[in-house]
Amino acid sequence: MQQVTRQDVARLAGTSPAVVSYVLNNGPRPVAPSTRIRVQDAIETLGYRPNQLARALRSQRSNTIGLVVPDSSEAFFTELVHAVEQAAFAAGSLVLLGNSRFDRRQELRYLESLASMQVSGILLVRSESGESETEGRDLADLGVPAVYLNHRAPRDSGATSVLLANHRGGSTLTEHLIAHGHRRIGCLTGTAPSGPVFDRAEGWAAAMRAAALDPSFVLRTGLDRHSTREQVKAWLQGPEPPDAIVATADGLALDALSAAQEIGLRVPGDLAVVGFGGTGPSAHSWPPLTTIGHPFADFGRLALETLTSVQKQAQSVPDHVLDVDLIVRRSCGC
Amino acid sequence: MQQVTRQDVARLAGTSPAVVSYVLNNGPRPVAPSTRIRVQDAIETLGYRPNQLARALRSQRSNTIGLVVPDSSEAFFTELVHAVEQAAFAAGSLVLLGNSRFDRRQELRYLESLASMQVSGILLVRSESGESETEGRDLADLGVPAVYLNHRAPRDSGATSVLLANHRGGSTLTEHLIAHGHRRIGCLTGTAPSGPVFDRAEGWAAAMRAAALDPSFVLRTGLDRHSTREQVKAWLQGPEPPDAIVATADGLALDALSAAQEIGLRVPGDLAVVGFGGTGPSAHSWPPLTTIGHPFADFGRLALETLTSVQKQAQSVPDHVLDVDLIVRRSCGC
DNA sequence: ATGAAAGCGCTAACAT
DNA sequence: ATGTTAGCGCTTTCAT
Repeated sequence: MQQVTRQDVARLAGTSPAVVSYVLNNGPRPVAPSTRIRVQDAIETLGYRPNQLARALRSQRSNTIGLVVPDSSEAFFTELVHAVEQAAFAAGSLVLLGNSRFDRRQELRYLESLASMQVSGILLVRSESGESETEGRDLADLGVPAVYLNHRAPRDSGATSVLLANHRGGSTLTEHLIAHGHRRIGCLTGTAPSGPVFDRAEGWAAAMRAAALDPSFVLRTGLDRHSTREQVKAWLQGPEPPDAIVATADGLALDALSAAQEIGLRVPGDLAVVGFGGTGPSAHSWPPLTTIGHPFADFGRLALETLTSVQKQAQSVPDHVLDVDLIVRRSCGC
Repeated sequence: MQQVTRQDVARLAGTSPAVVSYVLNNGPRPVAPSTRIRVQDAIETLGYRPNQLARALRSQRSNTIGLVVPDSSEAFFTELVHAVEQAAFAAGSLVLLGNSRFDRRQELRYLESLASMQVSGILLVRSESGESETEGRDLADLGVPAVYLNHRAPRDSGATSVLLANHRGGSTLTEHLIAHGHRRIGCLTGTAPSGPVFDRAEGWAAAMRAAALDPSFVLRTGLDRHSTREQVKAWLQGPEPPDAIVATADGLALDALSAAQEIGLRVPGDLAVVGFGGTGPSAHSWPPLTTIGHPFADFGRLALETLTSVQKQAQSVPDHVLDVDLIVRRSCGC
């Protein structure tokens, strides 16, 4: 099954290969209407489809961007990926997705693969673990414009990032619970020493301090869901149980919710629980989760715009921080 | 920021560009050990990364396969995508993912994009809706080896598919509930007139008939989660409520679960609920869901192997059906 | 064992 | 308005 080339089209249309290009690209030079029609007919009858590899090789632009995330099956990343895809599609670009599986080596492998596929830019959501090691240099080495997503760019890298207002979100949630009359507001979080989840916890702590409440009332859990639930149960049945929980991610909140229900606690009656993320599952729990929603569509658009600026300008592009908003549902007691 | 080319490496290593290729590809011709080392050093110091576009253009193989699914954020597809990625990665291939969003036009657009990017093969999970329209021809037209996943290939297409034993799974679930003593076993399903979900419902019906139970005790719901729950509630509170529900997908089962709980029913005490899929969320509901698990890893591997056979052999490759297994948890009453 | 050279299918500058 | 031609960076067949 031979590939149909531009030559074949030209032959059938009785013209030169160049003209076929001009028709396909609407330029860079004009084509007589009659010729254009002959060419279009030839394309149609032959079922000609331009070889994008050749096109990209020649023109040095692939109209393809790379997106690397830790795990696109986690709700947050799922939505993020979708948003980027939509924005890219609208801009006529294709997205190549890579899952780093929270593994630095895998991440690097993908970055190199993408770079060698000549993507025109890379969007990277770094995994949160292994923060301060072989930082920054990686993206710069690639020789491809890149933007960090959901994570501050490494200090010395000069790279740009697009972020969400995590700190502000953490405070907002906490203030909402305080307004509900809660005082023993615990923070349920992972163990990351920095990054978005850390910022959320910081936001909680800031709001606690501002209300003269205890900013060290924290439960740090592992990554495994089963042990998380056991830890939460122990906390709730311990000597000083919280009367409200701010979880730094929806998944964590959902785990806390079911853990509480397993030991007979009513939510929000006995315990208020709020999450962070606003992705699908949070709306379908019982009770539905009060949480912080992310403007994913804006995020995707902004990520692409920022990448475009980075591509054009040699000098550094400023970071962007997108605002987040409180989604009030039932689990807070509203 | 100039791209480092094979020329540059050759110059630095004091050899010809061809030799650089021989080193990179371990062939097709031998290279003297000393030369090889000089070349590798040059590659290292220059940070040379072969241009995959040029390589693919020249060698007519891209080592890249396309995967099109309706929505990679749905748990089932998420796992499927992951499995394919793993299998592809193991085989040294890259996966280009496209989400058709259950839209036939979008699906076609992706298929054409992928074909024109010269992928070496395409794996397609068709959306279930709009079954019998412009069938089959699409994949054949592309001139790219392709395999249908999770869906029988259109009758006249001669294309190969890799499937799961959906019918068998539906029966297995139903037989399990019958063994629990249930008789009023309802089937909760979508509206698809064929495809995997339809096969599951058929499996349920077959098991019902085999036990001389009513094989028309079905609730068909829309796609929207809210209305699904309302319909389920109405069913459970109606004149002839089921005492067990076989849902044709985990998501549906989860909705039924929370709908039942909202109206005060205890699961599995008052009502047994079983799902189909065995993806993450089904394990983390309360009670955890008894369901049909899919051998995703095998599925991914088999999909890739099948694609490879299709690539080599001109004649038709037979379909594959993978077995599924019952995952017994709590929601059935076990 | 290695160098030179011919393309892969395309774009875009050079021609007319 | 259109034809001719020189590459993009690579693989691979000719040469030697």
